[in-house]
Amino acid sequence: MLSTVQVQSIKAKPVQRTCTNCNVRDICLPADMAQQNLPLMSQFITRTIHVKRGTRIFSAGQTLHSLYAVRLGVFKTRMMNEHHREQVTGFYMAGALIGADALASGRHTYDAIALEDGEVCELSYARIDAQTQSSPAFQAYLYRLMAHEINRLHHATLLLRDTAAVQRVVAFLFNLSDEFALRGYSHKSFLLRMTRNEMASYLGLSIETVSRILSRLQSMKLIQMQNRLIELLDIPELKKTMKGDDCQEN
Amino acid sequence: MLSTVQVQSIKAKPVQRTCTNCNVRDICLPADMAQQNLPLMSQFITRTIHVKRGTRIFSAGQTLHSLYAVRLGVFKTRMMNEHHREQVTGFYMAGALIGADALASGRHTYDAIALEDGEVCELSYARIDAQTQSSPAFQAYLYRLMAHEINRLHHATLLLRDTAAVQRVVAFLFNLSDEFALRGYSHKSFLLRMTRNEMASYLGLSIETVSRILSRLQSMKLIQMQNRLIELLDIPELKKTMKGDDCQEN
DNA sequence: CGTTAACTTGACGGCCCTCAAGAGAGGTGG
DNA sequence: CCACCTCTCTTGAGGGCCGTCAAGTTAACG
Repeated sequence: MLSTVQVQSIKAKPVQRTCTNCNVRDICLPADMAQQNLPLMSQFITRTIHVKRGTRIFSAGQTLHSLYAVRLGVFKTRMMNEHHREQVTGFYMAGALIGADALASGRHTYDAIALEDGEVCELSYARIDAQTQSSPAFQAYLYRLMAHEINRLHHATLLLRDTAAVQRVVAFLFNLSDEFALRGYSHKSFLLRMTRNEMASYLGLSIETVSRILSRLQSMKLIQMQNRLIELLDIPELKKTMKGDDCQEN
Repeated sequence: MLSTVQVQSIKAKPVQRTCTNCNVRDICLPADMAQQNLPLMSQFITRTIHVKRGTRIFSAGQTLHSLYAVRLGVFKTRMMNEHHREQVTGFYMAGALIGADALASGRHTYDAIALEDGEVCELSYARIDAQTQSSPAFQAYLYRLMAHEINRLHHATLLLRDTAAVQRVVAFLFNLSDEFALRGYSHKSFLLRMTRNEMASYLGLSIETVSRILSRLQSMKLIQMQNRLIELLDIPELKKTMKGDDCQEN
């Protein structure tokens, strides 16, 4: 399947790490902070945890012990609905914060699962709770990441509320494209880390619909697709599709 | 329309107010904090603002000056989609925090509008930014409210992703019911503050579908309806409806 | 090479959206 | 007080998008 499952014998070994020597710090931390407060930040990083593909960082219902900043890999969050079917509520790449919802009740409300082998930085809640006042920079960091999550969710609900299936899929591809670009990867050609099922679940569509739409986009020469490798061929036309030139909203 | 538009001559007058004598503080503030840190909290409240029905607290694109805690009334947040149609992304009652999304970029991403005459407490961003380290209680308060918003949005996306129209409407009624109960009002009988249009927009449905569903629920004796006054008649049966006994999800 | 999971493609039907028109409520002016 | 206007809401008819069901194809891996 994914070719990343290989020399994975040296895993699950916690590594003491600081933000200073972290290669994703420019994404993870706001620019002004990355330069000034790296040592300060690092005291909140309990450790770096290796997470194997398919395993959980935390589960719904667990009491909050830590927040997690993604260092490497892609993660999904999910909830189960009444029919015990998985509902994917988000995908998270390097620099994202996972688990902040639990700051309300003290319990996590969803599962966080690695889509591929990855690493997360553990931000101890005890330290956050006890020491934030000594580090305004860290507060700002947390506020910013939480606000970012609120933004993402607002836009997600907007997408789910009033756009046709094609528009959702294309918007999703552009979202991924932006995320990759932000991290220095190509924005025109990238590898999907999630299954069609997870993608469909996130978009509120059936897997067949997603598959059909991707096929159609390919036959229209708007994208090129080989399994999970996606290439955006005609970005202007794709953007027109996303805007919904045929005006079929609610 | 709403009979609340009347003796509205003494409005828009900022009132110096403290949390200590606020009658919604038990909803607004976490319990442990309400007892200990009221004086501390109050220093962040710049003023209380009266907001007239239909007017905005802030608009999308505006730079962030303050966050707002709802003191009285009901507010909606909305964004405009590509076709310049309103998309309602949330309803907020007393104790809710509005505007936290702007902590990410420094700009508001949606409009916040009063559905009826109300009051909000202005939390100056300048003071938040400069002084939070001196007040861990206030930090906890903000984290909690933001986390609460994240939770709400997660559940909103879940609802939009995989539930039929009836289930969305009923879930919405129960949400309102819970909110009213939390504030000491009847959970079985309450007045909708939003138009059918706003409700439909929030639920990702057309206004006709919402209207039809409410009519059907009434003809099934599950609810009683007179204009915007809703009474939940058969709560157990409604809950069964919401759970989706006919198994029609994505 | 066999098994399993992931993905694609087709046929069909139902939910819900669109279009359209009418009913009800609230406000205003004569 | 009633006519009139406007906004909101309801109800009906028809059609299209997308979900379900089903079967076949491809990829991954031992």
